[in-house]
Amino acid sequence: MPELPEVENVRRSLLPHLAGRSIEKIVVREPRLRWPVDRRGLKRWTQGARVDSIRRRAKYLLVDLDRTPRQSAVLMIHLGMTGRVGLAPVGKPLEIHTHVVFGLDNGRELRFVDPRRFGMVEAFAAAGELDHPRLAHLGLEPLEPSTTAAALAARAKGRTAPIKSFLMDARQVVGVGNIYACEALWAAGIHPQAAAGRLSRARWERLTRSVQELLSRAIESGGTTFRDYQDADGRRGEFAASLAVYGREGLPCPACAKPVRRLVQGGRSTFYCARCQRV
DNA sequence: CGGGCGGCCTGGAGGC
DNA sequence: TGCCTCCAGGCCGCCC
Repeated sequence: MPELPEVENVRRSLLPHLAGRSIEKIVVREPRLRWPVDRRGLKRWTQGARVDSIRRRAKYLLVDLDRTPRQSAVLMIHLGMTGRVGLAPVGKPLEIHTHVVFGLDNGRELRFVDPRRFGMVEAFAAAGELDHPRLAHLGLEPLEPSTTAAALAARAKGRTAPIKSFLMDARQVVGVGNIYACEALWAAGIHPQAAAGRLSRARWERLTRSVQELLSRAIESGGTTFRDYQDADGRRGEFAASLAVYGREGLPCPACAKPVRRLVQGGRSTFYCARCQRV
């Protein structure tokens, strides 16, 4: 569900609630998430720790925990498709599908809610981050200045897979999910089935710019909310109103008015304009 | 090895 | 009203 702009908005909204707070208590109500929650590990690395900062890598939230004088740690959270985090005073009734609760030192608690349980919650020693199996293989951050058209083209060299699959492949470039992959390709005028390894230099330039502008605008709009997504303050994103093709099968392309088409790639719906987007 | 697909889950929408 | 099918923003791991 949440792609880079949504996770970034969760990060920003969560930070003021957690910065400087200590985690006092951990309750795992449902350990059966995308990966089973390791209760002991979670408790070991987070209990008594103080939150220093929150980073985002791909679609993962990385909460930096200071455990001075002990080894510092990282609390990693992934929202999957339907995951949410929220803050509430201790004692406020728990929402259904609340799987993990972190009690803080200010009478409030951080709650992880995820109906479909595709998300994950895990903690580990900060020193182990680079080798973490979920993080080690991740590709380029699209909004990093070093992520240029040339860098992406180099990774796509020789690939016959469709460009849409390439954009959604986290080993190549992270944070781009189904919505923003469709939208970026539309903005760049590239057909989703075009072979990733056969795009011209000019098209890589346009696509890279489209991805970066799109993600930046989506972040500024608070992300895209269809149903579940909200930030840590319960705010929904407004970017759905700006989508050109995603979820708009049969509706007119905003650029040329030809009906938006849908196809299936890798089991996921792809929305595109057959006139504006060429192989 | 790259590429494609099934599966993990719940719940909402729509058809009958 | 209920029951059924399809679909959903992610990602891993299996298969060829």
